[in-house]
Amino acid sequence: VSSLRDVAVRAGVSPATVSRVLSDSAHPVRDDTRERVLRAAIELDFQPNRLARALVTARTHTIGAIVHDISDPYFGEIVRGLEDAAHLSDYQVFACSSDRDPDRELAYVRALLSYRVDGVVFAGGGIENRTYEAELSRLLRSFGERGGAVVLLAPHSVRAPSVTVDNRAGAVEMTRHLLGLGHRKIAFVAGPPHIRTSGVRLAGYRAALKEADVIHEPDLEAPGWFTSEGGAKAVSDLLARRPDLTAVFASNDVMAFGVLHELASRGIAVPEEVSVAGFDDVQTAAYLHSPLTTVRIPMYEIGREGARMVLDILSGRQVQSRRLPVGVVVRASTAPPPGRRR
Amino acid sequence: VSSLRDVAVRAGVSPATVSRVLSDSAHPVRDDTRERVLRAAIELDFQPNRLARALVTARTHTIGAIVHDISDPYFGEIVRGLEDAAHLSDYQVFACSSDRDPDRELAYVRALLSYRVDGVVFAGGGIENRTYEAELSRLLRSFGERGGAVVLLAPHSVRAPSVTVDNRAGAVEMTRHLLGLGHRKIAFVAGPPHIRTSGVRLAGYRAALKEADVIHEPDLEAPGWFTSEGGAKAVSDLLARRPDLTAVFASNDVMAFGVLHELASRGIAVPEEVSVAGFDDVQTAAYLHSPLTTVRIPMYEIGREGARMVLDILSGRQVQSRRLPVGVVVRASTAPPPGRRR
DNA sequence: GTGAAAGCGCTAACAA
DNA sequence: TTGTTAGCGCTTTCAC
Repeated sequence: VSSLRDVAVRAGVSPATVSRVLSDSAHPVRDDTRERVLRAAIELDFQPNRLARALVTARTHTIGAIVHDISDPYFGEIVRGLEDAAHLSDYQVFACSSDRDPDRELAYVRALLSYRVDGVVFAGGGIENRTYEAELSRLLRSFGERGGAVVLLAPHSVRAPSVTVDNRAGAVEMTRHLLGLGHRKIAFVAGPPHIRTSGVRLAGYRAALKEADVIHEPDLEAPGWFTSEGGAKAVSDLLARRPDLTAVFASNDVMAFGVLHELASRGIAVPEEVSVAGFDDVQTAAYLHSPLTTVRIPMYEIGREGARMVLDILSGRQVQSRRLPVGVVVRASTAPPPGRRR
Repeated sequence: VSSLRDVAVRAGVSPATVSRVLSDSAHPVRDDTRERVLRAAIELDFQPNRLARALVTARTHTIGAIVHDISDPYFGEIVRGLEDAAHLSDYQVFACSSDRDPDRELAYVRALLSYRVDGVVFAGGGIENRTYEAELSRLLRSFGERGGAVVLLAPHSVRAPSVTVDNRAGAVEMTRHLLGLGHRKIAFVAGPPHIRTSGVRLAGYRAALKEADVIHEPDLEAPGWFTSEGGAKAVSDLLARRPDLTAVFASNDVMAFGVLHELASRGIAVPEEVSVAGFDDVQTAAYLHSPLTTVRIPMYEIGREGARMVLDILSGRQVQSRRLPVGVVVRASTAPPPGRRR
C-alpha cells in the first residue's frame, strides 16, 4: 500500500520525478535516475493509484457498456469484443445489464458518469420511451460536452457514431431465402416491442413479403421477447391459430432455440415439416442437432470496433459510423415446405 | 460538469455541508439547509465525482470479476448474478476475461488493484501454474491487508472464502446415472488440463467408475478444452479409438453441444445409440432438439452469493465458505445403451 | 448546526 | 534534468 511519495523517498528523488518515470511522460529524466526510481518502485511493489491519477488527468481509462443482459450470448460476444480491444489500450470495461428497463438503464448511465468513465457504449437496441429518451440524451449531451465518447452498437434514438449492421437487410435476406425455398406461410417471432432492433427486423420481414407480393398476415406475427421461453410460447400460439405455417423466422437465435424445442416436443420435424430460421448466429447455433439457418451478425467485431471507436474519439480522431456486413448462413434447419419437396 | 463546490456556492453553504447532505452522513444538518442544498444540486444537475470520493474514503464501490471468458454462457450467468447483487448495494463490476492465460489473468488483477477495487472475485477454476500461483497469492495478500475482499467461485489455489458447488459429487452422480442406465463404456470429455475444475470433475468420474468396479480405461478420456469445437474434436477422437462407447459425459455443456453436433453429423442417434451428458445446465441446454441431461450448477446464485460475500467481508461481517447444491437433471439425451433396451 | 482547513495520491505548470 | 507548488473533487477532523 505504498504511494508514489514512498517511492520518491526511497529513490531519493522528488515525487514529480517518480511520476515522470512511472507514467512515462515526455519530460526528460536522466537514465540512472530512472533506474533508481524503477528499482525503488519494484522493491516497494508499488501500484499506482489510478483514481488519483484520473482525478488530475480527467481520464479514467474505463468504458461503460450498457447491455440488455450479459448472460445473453449475443451480448456476451459483444462485450468480449469490447473488452479485448479495450484491454489492448489499457482500458477496462464496466458491463451493465439493464434488462431493457428504462429506469435501470438510466440509473446505470448515471452511475457510469459518476465514475467518470471516458466512454459509454450502448450495445443493445434503444428503448422506445419518451421520458427515457429525453433524459438519456440530456445526460449524454453534458457527458459529450466534457469530452466523453458515446458509441452505439444498435439502432438507437440517441445520436452518436455507431457500429451497426443492416438489421433490416438481414431480415429481408432471410425472408427471401425462405420465400425462395417456396414458403408462403412464414411466421415471424419478434423481439420486445419497445426495443428499436425488434421493429427494424420486423420491418425487413414485412418488406420482403411485400416485395414478393405475398400478403402480409398479422396473425403470422408473434412477440417472443428475445428469450427462449418467449420463442417457445410464440410458436405454440402461432401453431394454435395458424396450423398451416411452414416456416418460422425467429428474429434472434435464442428465440429460435425455443422454437426448435417446442416443435421437437410436438413431434414436428425440422426442416421437413417446418423450417426454422434465426438471427445473430450465436456460438451454439451451429451446434444444434439441426444446425440453425440464421443471419450472421459479427458480434465480436461489433464490440471490438465499438471500443476502437471510443478510443478514436477520445484521442480526438475523426470517426465515422460503420456498417458491418450481415449475411444469411444456410444450415440444416431450413428446407422447402412439405408440398414443394421434389 | 459541476462540482460540489458549485453546489455549495449556489446553496450559500460550505462544501462540507453539501458533502454531509449528499453523502447522507450521520452529521446533523438543519432541514431547511438540507432542502436548499438538494435543490441546488438538482438545478446544477450535480453528479458527484466518485473518484474523488473514493480517494478519501478508500472505497470505490467496485468489484473486479476474473472470468475465463465472458462470452461463455457459464460465466455470463455468473457475472449476471454478481452484477445484480452488486447493483443493489450500489456497486459496479468490472468483468475481465483472462482466457485461462496466467499472464493475462495477472495483468488483469494488477489493473484491478490499481483501480482500487474493493473486492476481487475469481469466477473460474484456478490455473495450475507455480509462478502464477505464487505471484497471485502475493498480490492478493497485500490486497487483503489493505482491506480488500477476495472471494472464489470455483476450485482455486488461493485461500479465500468461497461459494462453490461440489463438482466432484456432481460428476460422481452423473456417472452413477449413466452406470445405472447400464452403460459401461462411458467416455469422458475433460476441460483444459491446467484448470483445477477440470481435474475435480474428472476425479469424480473416475471415482464413480471405481466405486462400481468398472475398470478405468484411459483411452475413454479426451480433453475438450471447455469449448464446443473441443467437444466435437474429442468425440471424434474417442470414436476413432473406441467405437464401442455407449455414452459420453462431457464435463461442461458447451462441450456437450459439440459432442451432440458431431454425433448428429455422423448419423449416430442420441440417446438411442449413444447417450450424452453435460455439466452446468447452461440456459440453452434445455432447448436442444434432444434436451441435454446435465449436472445443474446454480450459476446465477453462485454469482449473487459471491457478490454478497464480498459486501459482507467489506462491512466486516464474518463470512463462511458456502456450498451450493448440485444435482443431475435427467432429460432426453440419456437412455439405456443399445443392448440393454427392453 | 455550520465552516475552515487539511489531505487522499497523483500530475502539471513553473522555477531553478 | 530536477524540485516546488498548486490543485483535481471530495470527506473529515476540529473549531466555533
